[in-house]
Amino acid sequence: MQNPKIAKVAVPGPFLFPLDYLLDAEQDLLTTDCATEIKAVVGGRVWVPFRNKKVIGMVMEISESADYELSKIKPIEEVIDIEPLFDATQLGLLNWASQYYHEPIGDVMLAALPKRLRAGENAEISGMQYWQLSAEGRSKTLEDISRRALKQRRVFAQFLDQKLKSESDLNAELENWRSAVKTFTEKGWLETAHGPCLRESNYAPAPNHTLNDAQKSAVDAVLESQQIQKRFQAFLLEGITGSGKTEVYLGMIESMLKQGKQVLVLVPEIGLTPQMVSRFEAFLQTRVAALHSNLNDSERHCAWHLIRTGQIQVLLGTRSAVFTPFKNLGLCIIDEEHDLSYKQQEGFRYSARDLMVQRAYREQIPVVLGSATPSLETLHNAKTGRYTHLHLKQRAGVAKLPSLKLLDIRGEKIQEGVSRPLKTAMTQHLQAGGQALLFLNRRGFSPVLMCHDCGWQAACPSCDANMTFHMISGQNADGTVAGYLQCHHCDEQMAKPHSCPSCASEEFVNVGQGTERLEETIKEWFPDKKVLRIDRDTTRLKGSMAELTGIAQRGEADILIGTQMLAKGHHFPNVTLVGLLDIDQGLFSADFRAAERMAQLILQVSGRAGRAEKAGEVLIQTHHPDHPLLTTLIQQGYDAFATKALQERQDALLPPFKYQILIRAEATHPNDGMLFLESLKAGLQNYWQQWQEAKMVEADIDFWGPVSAPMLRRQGRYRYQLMLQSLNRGDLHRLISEMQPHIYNSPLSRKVRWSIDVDPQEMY
DNA sequence: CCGGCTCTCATC
DNA sequence: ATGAGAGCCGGA
Repeated sequence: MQNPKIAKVAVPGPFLFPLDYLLDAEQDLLTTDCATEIKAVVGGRVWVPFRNKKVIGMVMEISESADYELSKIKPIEEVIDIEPLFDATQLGLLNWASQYYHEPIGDVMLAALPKRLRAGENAEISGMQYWQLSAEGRSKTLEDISRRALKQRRVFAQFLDQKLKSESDLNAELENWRSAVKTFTEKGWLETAHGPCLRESNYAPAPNHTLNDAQKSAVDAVLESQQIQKRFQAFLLEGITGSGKTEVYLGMIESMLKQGKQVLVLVPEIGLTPQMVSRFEAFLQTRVAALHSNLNDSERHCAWHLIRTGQIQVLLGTRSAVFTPFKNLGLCIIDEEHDLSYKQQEGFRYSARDLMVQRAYREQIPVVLGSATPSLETLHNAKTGRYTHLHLKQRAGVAKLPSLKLLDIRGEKIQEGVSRPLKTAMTQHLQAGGQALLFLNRRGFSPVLMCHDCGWQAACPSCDANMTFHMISGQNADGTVAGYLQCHHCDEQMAKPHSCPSCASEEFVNVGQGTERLEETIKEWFPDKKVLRIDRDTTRLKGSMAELTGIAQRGEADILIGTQMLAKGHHFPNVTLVGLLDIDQGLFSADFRAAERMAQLILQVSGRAGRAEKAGEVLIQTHHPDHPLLTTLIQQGYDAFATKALQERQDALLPPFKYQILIRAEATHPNDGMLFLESLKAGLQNYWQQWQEAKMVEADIDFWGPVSAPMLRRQGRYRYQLMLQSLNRGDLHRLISEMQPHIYNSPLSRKVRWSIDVDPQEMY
């Protein structure tokens, strides 16, 4: 008998390599008369027996030789895909990701598939569920609905165009539409219908656009590389806010479409994808597929399928879209490449940005990384010539750049976080008819609730952190603020204690400012102005973010107060003053990336101002007006700041000049994580020692720690970390690869939750 | 003396 | 991961 064929199948579980399964040659012989023998294909899914149950797996390879005892190898149970879902290049990327991030191959495979395909559903999808007007519904008008049923009227109005509506269509236009849709369905005005994935769609009219010279030469640079050389090249497109990066993307995409190629565009997770899709569709006059968190499973499946089969040419998606298989991919674009949401922070901790560059390299196509404030890693790649650096230095159209100024608040009597000069500036700008935006990256009323008599502070029972005091609006029982306590690290909530648990005093003070308190203060100061607070608490409901930013953009609010979420993406053309209240944490943090983040945030928030013809003013309150990084940023701009910050990184031998891998461990027992990491460190060092002796080389790997995480206890778990750092990425990976199987076998590893974080971005 | 419960271990 | 099997205490 000839050698049986072995399928190498990636299955979920702690396996760094695929497992062996028989391709079932026997059955092949028995059923030769059956012309349509179903064979597993490389890149397709199969059901395989695993222990005593059936699990899903991905065939990574078909081989003549087994890596496992032949008698123990079981046959594949059922073939799901007759055609591959992933081609060799894409499988290569998944394999690379598994090895680079030290993540089990089966888990990488699962992360690369939409949920429904993970569950074994057919890759082909004929369509999805929609709602539409029934015959009866078509005879109705808005007048047939009670004047008082506002929500019902608004929902019904959406259907008057007679078109099919999917869940995300309705999500994009309405909030809390489900109950109204249910009512209409029960009444028989609406009916559910099964419609195709690809619907005809009418786009907004194409904008009458012309690219300016800078934009045009950026487009040309990328297109030339693609047309002439047809190979991989990475570009950093650095363009200040308002310089028209999106037009540059669209210019490139337009040309790719003419060549019949597809384009993958990654965007951060900020809920702006639907708006961006409409903008892309209007410009390109073609359908654009989207993959983001607001879609349900069948909508995702549809988008995935349309891209894979080449029915749609452009995909706009968040992090996980980087894995989508394309029929004919020609260009990759990453917008806001410095954004942290590209790094998955749990489980399979990949960077979609880095994977995208790797993907483009493997596909031999260009990749464009766009940002107004590029990450130091990317800038370093540009400075060393690995990436081609393209600049957009001017705001497109008539928009002017805002002026940035530092406000020295040392010794300044600060009323509720806002200095006198800032208050004066607010008054002036409001009088001149502009809007003011105050940025404070701390939600809630106050970050600390303290006993006035003994100094006791309300702490979270499960974390090493204070509970944030949140106000209950409108209630003011006895002059004190009514509210509750909430931990921002584990979301645990509790009532404000009636009296101090330590000294029984009933008097508490709120220490520090959050956005709620700031809102109170500002309302008192400017009683005739409309104040709008935009943070996670005021935008909890679906659609409310769009509603609030709409109010702000239409000029129906005078003063905007916001956290981080206000800093990204939204344009407020009438905002002429931006005040940043508290950015000093960024200057002296234990995290070496804090200054970089602070600079990116300052410029992002500044970018909200003066986008129309009005020039904006940006005032930054600080206790450290002489801090070299801060003054460089303000006086000379981001590039000068970045050069300086990169120099500091080089002097301190930190990324991007050294490579890091962080091993985390956490457990409910206070010391288990520490013990685990200590024994792991001993093993790693021992192995490293032997390796150096055997190879007669001196290689450098630094071991930092193990130390407790910046916040030792979080959600009741004690957390520790061990940092490995090296000038040589290969050495670092080799060391981890060799040790990883031992970690799985270590008895301590079962008591702790551990993870390997390659190129860690955040310490927390 | 048996069931239950932690600990251990392999999974192709 | 995760569920099955091995090794150790209470019920009457």
